Amino acid sequence: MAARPKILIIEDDRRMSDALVSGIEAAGYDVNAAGTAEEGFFLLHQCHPDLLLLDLTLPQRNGLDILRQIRSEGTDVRVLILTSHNTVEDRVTGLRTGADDFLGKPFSFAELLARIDALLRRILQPPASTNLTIGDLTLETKTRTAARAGEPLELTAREFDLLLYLAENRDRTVSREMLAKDVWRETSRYTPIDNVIDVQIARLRKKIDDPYPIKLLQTVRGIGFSLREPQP
Amino acid sequence: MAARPKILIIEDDRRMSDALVSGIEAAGYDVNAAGTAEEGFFLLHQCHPDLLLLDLTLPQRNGLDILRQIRSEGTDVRVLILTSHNTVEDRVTGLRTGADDFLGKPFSFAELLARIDALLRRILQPPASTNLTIGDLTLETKTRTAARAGEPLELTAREFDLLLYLAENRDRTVSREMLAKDVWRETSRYTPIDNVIDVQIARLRKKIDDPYPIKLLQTVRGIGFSLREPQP
DNA sequence: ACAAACCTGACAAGTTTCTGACATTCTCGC
DNA sequence: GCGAGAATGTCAGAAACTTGTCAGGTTTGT
Repeated sequence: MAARPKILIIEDDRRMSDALVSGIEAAGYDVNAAGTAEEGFFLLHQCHPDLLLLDLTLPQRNGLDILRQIRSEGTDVRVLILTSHNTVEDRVTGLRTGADDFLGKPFSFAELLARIDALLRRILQPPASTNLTIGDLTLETKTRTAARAGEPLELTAREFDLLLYLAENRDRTVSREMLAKDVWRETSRYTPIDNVIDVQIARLRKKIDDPYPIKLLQTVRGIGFSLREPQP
Repeated sequence: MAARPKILIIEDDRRMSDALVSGIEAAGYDVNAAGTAEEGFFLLHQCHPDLLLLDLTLPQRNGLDILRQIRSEGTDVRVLILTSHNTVEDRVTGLRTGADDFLGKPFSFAELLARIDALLRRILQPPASTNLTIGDLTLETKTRTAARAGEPLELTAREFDLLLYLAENRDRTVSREMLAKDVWRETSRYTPIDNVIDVQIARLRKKIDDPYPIKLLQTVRGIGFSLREPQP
């Protein structure tokens, strides 16, 4: 699916259809148009488009019927409904019938394109692994693993949570209050005596910074801590 | 992802947040809520929700910034923006920044639910995967058989279900709660005393890992278990 | 130099996980 | 339905590990 995504338009108004085709083609898609439900089904099965732009107000057949049939066939093409019937009930019905999005006429062409792009984004780009990077330190939140310079780090649950929070706020300074509230989940905690946070920071440091020359976890005296790449 | 889809809400207005949580929970989703951007990020990476409901008008940080950071990290969670700024420009900007859908306040709750369902529809559907492979371990869902290094494994029904679930979530860490809910199908279960899961994991391990030098089923202390190829 | 802020090693308490033994439930063929 | 054998669940104790606490020591800014 690395090629240009294909879009099929089912719309009976010729003038509207032509405008859509040329506008969407200009945006870099491969566009086909059908003026009737029958032609639409034919093209749907012939071209296997990634997205279907469906006008609900076709003369012969109700657009929702078409949608129902598409879904009952198990075709999982994305469907964006275009229609002048645009009440909350219309939208809910359309979405419940199996549409992925719904745009009422008249619409802004920019918004239509934005919605098309949003629907096709996941097809265009392969899902990247979600991770955070600070210098040569990498976090994989999905597997809850961390590595520095390629070396996997053995972190406990608390240590990973702490590092994650710092990484999300990289280059910012996070206070003890923030850590107490968001990582330790304690509101009543954080009496000045309580230095759990410092101890845990020290333990984290021992694992992620001590064995390496460049220190990423810095303390901001009087404020808190900050995870950042030091500037030379 | 046979489990209930998880939804995270980032919304600072407590009243609105509570209403959303209970309403969406009633619709059968697993809901979490955050009141600040920091908390939101933390939960996002900790729980890996399938959908994020994002209020753009947070006090400290602009919601679009959050969205940008999420996307630049490569996190591919679906995002539905909720906001009272609802012009065409707002919608286009939101969608272009990486949102999947956009709903202006005030909204109809029925429409919100319909849009949530539409966004998550593809996740709910069975993955339809027939064979899974992790290292030299192979599973065939059709025949419910498993083999390691070509050697067929004699697994009981429970053991196969457990292994299948772990395989479907390969490289991810699955918690005991997830296993209790999705493999054992018990909601009331999982009292800390109850260690059926541990015992069953031990039995599975005895069959799939003990006879082989490379261990695939790893325990992530404090979190759960993970089926993955270990890195050298 | 002083006080406040911060770091660190040691320890204890608490928690989590593993394991073997046993109890119960289920699944067959008969 | 009955009983053997397998599958699954329960339990208790041990082992391993994590986390919080505390008592000093060190650093830092004024």
